[in-house]
Amino acid sequence: MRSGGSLLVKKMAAFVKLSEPELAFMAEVQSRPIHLPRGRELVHEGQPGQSAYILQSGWGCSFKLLPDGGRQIITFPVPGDCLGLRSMLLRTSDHAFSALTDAVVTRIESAHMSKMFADYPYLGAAILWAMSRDEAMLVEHLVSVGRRSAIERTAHFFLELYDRLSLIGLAHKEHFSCPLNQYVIADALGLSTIHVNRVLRQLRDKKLMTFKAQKIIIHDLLAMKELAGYESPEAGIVVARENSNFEASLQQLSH
Amino acid sequence: MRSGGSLLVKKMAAFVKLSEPELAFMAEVQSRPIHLPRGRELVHEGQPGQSAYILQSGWGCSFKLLPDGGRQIITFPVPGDCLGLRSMLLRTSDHAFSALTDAVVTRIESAHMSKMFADYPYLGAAILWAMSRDEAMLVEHLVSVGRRSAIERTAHFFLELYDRLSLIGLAHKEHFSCPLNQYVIADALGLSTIHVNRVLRQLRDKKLMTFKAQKIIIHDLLAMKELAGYESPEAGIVVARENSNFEASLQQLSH
DNA sequence: GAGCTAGACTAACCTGTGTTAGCGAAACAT
DNA sequence: ATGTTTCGCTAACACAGGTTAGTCTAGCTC
Repeated sequence: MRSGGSLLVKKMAAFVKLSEPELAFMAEVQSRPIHLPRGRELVHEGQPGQSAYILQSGWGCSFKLLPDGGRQIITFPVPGDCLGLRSMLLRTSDHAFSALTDAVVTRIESAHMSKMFADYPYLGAAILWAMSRDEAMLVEHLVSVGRRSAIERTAHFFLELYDRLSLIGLAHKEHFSCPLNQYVIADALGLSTIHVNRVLRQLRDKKLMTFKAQKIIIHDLLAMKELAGYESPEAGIVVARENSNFEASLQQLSH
Repeated sequence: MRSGGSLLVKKMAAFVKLSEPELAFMAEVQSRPIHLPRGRELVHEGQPGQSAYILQSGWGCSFKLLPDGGRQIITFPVPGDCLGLRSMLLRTSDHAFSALTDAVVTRIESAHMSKMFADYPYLGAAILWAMSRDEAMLVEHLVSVGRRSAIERTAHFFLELYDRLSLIGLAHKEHFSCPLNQYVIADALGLSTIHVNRVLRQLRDKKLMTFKAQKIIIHDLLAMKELAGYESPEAGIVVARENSNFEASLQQLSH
């Protein structure tokens, strides 16, 4: 396994490269690895007094349950993603988190978190940036569910997943492994399982992508993006430590 | 009009009371009031180099447009809400903001924002808390659109609005004014205008609520909550400066 | 006061997606 | 090896919500 937090750091590197003391602090505040078997719920909805976690390996899902037994999956965290930042701030989890495969997480206590914001503002900004990025994904998810047809939504979902996995080196040449079944995809996209199946067949028939035996193959990336109205998140983001007021001032502060 | 940021501060007060220097800083970093006529777009999708804003009066909506001309409204900011925190962090706006009524905002430059996180960590935490609260609402919105029927979704939407307006003293006794039309409600809920109209009639027929002449009257709050599966956000949130590690340590740091 | 526009409202029809009810294959347990 | 479970897959039917095509009223403009 990779060393503690390296995937998160890799992700943050798209925002800015972290310094040695910052990296050391990140390594220091993380707990021993916590192993979660497939299906284990790490956090329950309504549970108070939350910490934040970093997902080191495996896949999970965060979701909310409805009184009628329905479930809406909010996001599928993959290695290098932060879990429960929001719950930590609100001091109560507004959603549940469950491991979809065997998984490993490290915990960060909220006390460490506040120290981080005070002593390593640059690192704090990187965390804020990660939060904002997650929120932007959440917004895209809302747009999908609210305004895109089932097939557009599904295509969009897999394109996003592809980009996220590429970022951490878990996708290669329009090809990645994906431990989701059609039930959880349905709960994420606001569709029925049956309709997810129909849509996946349509995507196969159109020679756009194939999902078989836990493997995704995207046959026609361009046509998929066209169909989904998908834009890569990187497109709009300017990465430059020097160019931004926010970072520039944080950099001054950290000396 | 109320003094700069007082509504935001009022909202934050649900999280914790701010000290004098913190309040002074908040007042100091805000720009002169910026007046926006109804319909004006303050921020465009994809626009780089964003600041954050505080909405002082009036209503707005933040939304994303789709290639096919569709629109998904993300949220309707009301007085005291922060705008564009995420866009500031990402340095590009992933959504547009438009004034639905004549409105007034104040701007906060990103440089001030970073100073705030460094010098007034407690204030920074309050902003983080506000961000988290908004994100939790976004999640509820996703649940609505993904898993609730049109009538449940609509009921949920107005209950949430009722709670948000109550918090800033803009709702009285199950009664509030609401400058939205059925078109924008449809774009927020992922429905067609026609169906919003049908659903509003159903809610009226069931004697649950009435929306007429820019006024909402909730006739049966309990039945509405029952129908929508609505829980007030305050329910889960424990407000205590002393009880939390996060705040306790931040408090130490600010001396 | 005649036109114009925005917005609420309705009816009739259509369709995308949900529901019910299965089958079959692979993986796992005993 | 024989149930049992899980998961992918399909067909037939039902319905929630979308689409098209209006009407009506209250303001606004000139």
